[in-house]
Amino acid sequence: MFVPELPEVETIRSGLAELLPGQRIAGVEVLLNKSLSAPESHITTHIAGAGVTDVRRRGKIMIVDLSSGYSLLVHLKMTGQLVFEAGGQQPAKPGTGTNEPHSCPNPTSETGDGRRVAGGHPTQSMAGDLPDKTTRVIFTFQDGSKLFFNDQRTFGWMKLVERSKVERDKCFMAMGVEPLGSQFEVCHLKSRLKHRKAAIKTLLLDQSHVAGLGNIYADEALHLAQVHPSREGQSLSDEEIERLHAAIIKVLGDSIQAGGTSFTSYVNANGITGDYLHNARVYRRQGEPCRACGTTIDKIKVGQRGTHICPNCQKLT
DNA sequence: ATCTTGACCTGACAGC
DNA sequence: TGCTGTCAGGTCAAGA
Repeated sequence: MFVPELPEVETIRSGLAELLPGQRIAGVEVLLNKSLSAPESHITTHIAGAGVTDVRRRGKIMIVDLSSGYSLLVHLKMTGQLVFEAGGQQPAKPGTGTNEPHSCPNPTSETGDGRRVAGGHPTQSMAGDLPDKTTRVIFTFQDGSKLFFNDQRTFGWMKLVERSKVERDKCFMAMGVEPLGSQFEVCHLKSRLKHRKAAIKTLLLDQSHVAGLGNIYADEALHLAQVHPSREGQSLSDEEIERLHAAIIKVLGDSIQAGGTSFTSYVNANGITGDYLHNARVYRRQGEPCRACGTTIDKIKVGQRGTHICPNCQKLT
C-alpha cells in the first residue's frame, strides 16, 4: 500500500492543475455525507456552476479554488483517491482482468492517452469502472468529464471553505513549515526538537513541526540520516539534525520525481503502485537486506506505528 | 506544555 | 469453509 503523503499529494496536485483550471462544475453527487462536509445549500450555490481557478497544496491537504469565492479542501488520509476521467470517452479498463495488481504485463500500450488521471492510495478502483463501492463524491463537469473521490476507509474528507478564510482554517492553523520550502532550515528543525523527549519519529509525524511527512517518509528519512526512530528528539546532535534535514528534503524530492511520471500517464492495474516504493530504503522491507550495509531490515513499533529500521545503520545509543 | 492512548473505518490476511 | 483476531495509519480528543 502506498499511503498518500506530501509527494503523492503534490503529484496529484500537479496532475489536476493541468486538467481542472478552466473546467466548470455542472453537478456534485455526494454518496457519503461525511466525505464532503458542507451544507446542501452551499454545495448548490458555491460548488455547482463554479469554475476551477487553481489547484494548490499545503502539507497533505489539496486546495481547489473555485470562481465562487470558495475553495474545496481535500485530505486523502490513508485510502483516499482522486480519479479524473475525461469527458465523452469510455472509461479505462484494467489490462488483463487479473486480480493481481502487479502482474499485468502491459505497462505501455495504454499509456499517455489522457483519458484518466488518478492519484492517491492505489487500488483497483483507479483502473476499474467508476463509480464503485468506494466512491464517496462525484463531480461532473460541463464537458462531461468527471472527478471521483474514492475512499475505502472513509477517513478522508473534503470541505468547503471561503477562499479568504482558507489560510485561517483550523486544519492549517497549527501546520508547520513546508519541508520543500525556503523556510525549512536546519535551525528551524533544531529549535523544534530541542528539549523534546518524544521519539524523533513521533516528532517528525507531528504536522506542526514539518508539514507533510507521514509514516513512509519518516522511516525513509531517518534511515538515510542514520538516526534511530526511537531516539528522543533532544538527544540528536547538531550533525544528526543536519543529516536529518537533508534527508527529509532528499526523500521527498526523489519521491516527487518518481511519482510524477506514474501519475500523468494512464493508470492501469500495472501502474498503480508508483515508482518510489520499489526504491524504498526500509519501508515495508523487513526481512530484506539493507541497501547500505546488507543487515536485515527490522520492523519495530514507535508510538504505536509500524517502523522500519536497519539495526546496524540506525543505532539506539 | 508535553506526551500517550484510543477511536475512527474497511479490507486483507493469518491462524485455528 | 468460515470464523475470529490483528494490522494498516493520519489526525483528533481525552487523559495522564
